[in-house]
Amino acid sequence: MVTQLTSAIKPNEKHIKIWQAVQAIPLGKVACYGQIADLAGLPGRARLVGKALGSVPKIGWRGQAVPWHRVINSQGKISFAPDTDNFRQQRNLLQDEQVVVIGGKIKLKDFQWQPDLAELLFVLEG
DNA sequence: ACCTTGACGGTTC
DNA sequence: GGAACCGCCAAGG
Repeated sequence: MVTQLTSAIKPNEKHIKIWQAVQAIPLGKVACYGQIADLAGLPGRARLVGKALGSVPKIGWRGQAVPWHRVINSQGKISFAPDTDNFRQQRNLLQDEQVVVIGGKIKLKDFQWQPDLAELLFVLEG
């Protein structure tokens, strides 16, 4: 069975902003924690992004899934230990969307999401 | 209230 | 590249 990623903590506005920013990452692309923090208006709070993703409702948010697996660290690596179910699940979900993962690493140069102006405005409006 | 623990990141060497 | 260091701050014990 896949590891449960949801927890019981109550979502606050910060979590919601983070989830919404993550929802904007297009299929087949990835973003790093700090990038999402910035987009969510929380510069310097990359760790909070990890926390918030750990409490994503399985259902999603406002009827839309939250693609938590598209978020990796600034080194282009999956931030779970390689021998964990979480790691394998994230890797599999990424590979399902044609993202190349080698040894837990992804080439940011090829797969990092670079939002255009329209996407930026969309996220900022929430 | 204090201490530790993180799905982190920028700097520096 | 990579490793050590520090800043960050919400949760949980």
